Amino acid sequence: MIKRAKGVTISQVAEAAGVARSSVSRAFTRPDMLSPETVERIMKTAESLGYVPNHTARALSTGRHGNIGLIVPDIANPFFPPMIQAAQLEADRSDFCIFLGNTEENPKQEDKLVGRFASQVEGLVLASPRLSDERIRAHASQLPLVLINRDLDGIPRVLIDSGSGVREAVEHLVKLGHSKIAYVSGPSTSWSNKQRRSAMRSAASSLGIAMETVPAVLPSYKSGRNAVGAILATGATAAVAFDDLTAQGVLAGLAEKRISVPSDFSLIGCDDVLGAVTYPALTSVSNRSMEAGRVAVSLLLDMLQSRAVRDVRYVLETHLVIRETTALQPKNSSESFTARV
Amino acid sequence: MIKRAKGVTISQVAEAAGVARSSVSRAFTRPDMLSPETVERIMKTAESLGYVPNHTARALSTGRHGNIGLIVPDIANPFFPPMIQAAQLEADRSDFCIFLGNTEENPKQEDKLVGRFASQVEGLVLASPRLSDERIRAHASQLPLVLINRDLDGIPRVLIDSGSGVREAVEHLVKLGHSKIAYVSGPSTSWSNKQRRSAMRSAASSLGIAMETVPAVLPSYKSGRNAVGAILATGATAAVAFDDLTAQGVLAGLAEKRISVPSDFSLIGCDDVLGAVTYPALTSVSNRSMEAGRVAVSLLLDMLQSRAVRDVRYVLETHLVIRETTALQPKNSSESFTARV
DNA sequence: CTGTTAGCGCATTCAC
DNA sequence: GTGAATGCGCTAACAG
Repeated sequence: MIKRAKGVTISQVAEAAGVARSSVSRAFTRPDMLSPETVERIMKTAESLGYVPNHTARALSTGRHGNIGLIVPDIANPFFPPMIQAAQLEADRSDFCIFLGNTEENPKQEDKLVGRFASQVEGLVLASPRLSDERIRAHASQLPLVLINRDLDGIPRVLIDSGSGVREAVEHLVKLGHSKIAYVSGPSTSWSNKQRRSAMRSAASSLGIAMETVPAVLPSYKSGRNAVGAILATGATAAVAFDDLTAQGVLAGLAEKRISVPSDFSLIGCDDVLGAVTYPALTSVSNRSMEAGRVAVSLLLDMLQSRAVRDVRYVLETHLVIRETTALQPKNSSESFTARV
Repeated sequence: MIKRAKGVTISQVAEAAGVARSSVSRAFTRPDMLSPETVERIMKTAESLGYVPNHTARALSTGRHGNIGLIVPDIANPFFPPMIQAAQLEADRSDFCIFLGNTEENPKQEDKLVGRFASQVEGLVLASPRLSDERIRAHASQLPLVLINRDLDGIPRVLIDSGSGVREAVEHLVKLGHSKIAYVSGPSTSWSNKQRRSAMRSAASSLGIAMETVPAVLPSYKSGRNAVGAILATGATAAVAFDDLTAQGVLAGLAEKRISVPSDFSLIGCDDVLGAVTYPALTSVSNRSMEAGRVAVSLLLDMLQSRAVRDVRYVLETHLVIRETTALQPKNSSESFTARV
């Protein structure tokens, strides 16, 4: 049983220093309003008493607690940690603390977290939210909100334009001779997913090749692995997956079916979070998650300062990073796949 | 410029429902003290007004704000996200929110974060702290603290015993015929590092083989890659790295020097966070980071409830996961390495 | 420059 | 069961 010192209050310091409580308060928040001597005297007695301003009380009276919330769908997805880290760093620069929320890809959980955070943060960053537009707007009307990878008019947002990278991916595949490609999709409520799918569709059609979509439900290794049968059934000779995790699953599923990558089948991921650690090293579309995290927090802090929302739409471009999972299309190989499946 | 509804207060609900403020308060905290009808009436008007209890105000008056802090050295290190996720989940079960802090492996930053969190959390979990024993004890005397991977008497701690797994690793290498092995170490302030190093030392000596330590400073890909020269210089034919990230760097460094794994050199990681995604798939010591996160939070919540600290020391065992980076030692190969270096 | 006063929103004694 | 009053620790007018 350890004795724990109950916090020293502003009143005790005031009495000990022989000044009014407000002076103590000022000494800490607006020293310029006091004479240097009193400030010093107060600070000295404060220190000797071990006084530490109570954050909660201050928050109650000012309405500002110096906290912001960051909500992500899946912290275990390697796409997010760098973003969280960058957000953290940016918040720290302005002495803000970060509440982290993990929704497990579940909109209900997300809604609940937003509600719980609402009364203790000054603003919120929603990364890749799975919430409906309506819910997001509802929350945005309650407190300052910045979105990452969700494009809603009137709500500040930073968007990672994977479209540009996906287009490069399709061009790359076409150059390699592929004429039918598949897109292994992600969560239906994901803005990034829609963006990637439509970028693929338009790139494919403008380049005159066929493209089909195969669902993978969740962005995960397992989903990717499960999708392999459906991918091959389309007769495609190459695929772009919603993200690297899914791609990694597809890679494993293909290996399991003795289809070698890239000689028999070409595969491209998105987000480039696996680096060169898969085998073969995964060709992928770069991500800008760190910048996204940093910019989102910076935008939010701006809003908090100016008490106004400008309709910011910050777009980050991406590019294809070519590694070893893409190669020339083998002639007439698709039939043999379907035979084997 | 969006109009933002200033939070609905308890008074407004009270007025609208025609009751006293205290009744509204009770309806939310002790419904059993009110007649079921009044509770229902209050709840209904509260909902219609969109009333949400103000966390901050409640905290000020009760002294409990339902937040706990979690501080980790590097969120981008894949060892931590699963731990954070588990901690989050456990906290959520008791309606606690989590403040996340990232120290960038920097003790100063860690100290600063603890200070900043202190006044707004009920307790803290310090994961793999890089702080000195003294600083940790100082903080522990200020607020409830639970440690992960740091063994300090009197402070509740959950320890992942990688020693058991490392011993298995050494035995495995000995069985494969290796007679000289290297340990690629991690941060000097890391308890896990000390534990792993001493486990290696004792296992090596009891099995009668030679062992040398090579420093890698930080647990990272780069550190591992830079350490390769020193590793080979020891003449070892196998190495155990502080963690998988470091091991992955070593793997790359070896490939660069045209030393093939596992035929020329055997390598084992720790924490098993890379799964089978490296090539060759990394043999590694399992981690129990999820359990650690869950248990740590659970312990902390217990402390908060009982207002007492028991001297808990919760140990989680680990095991070797054999994959493809370990093989029989090639005879007389160490000389050729040093020649090539 | 500094002291006085009045809340911030809620929980919690007390009475009734 | 329910209402009225008091205080949590601090900041922010308003005086002087």
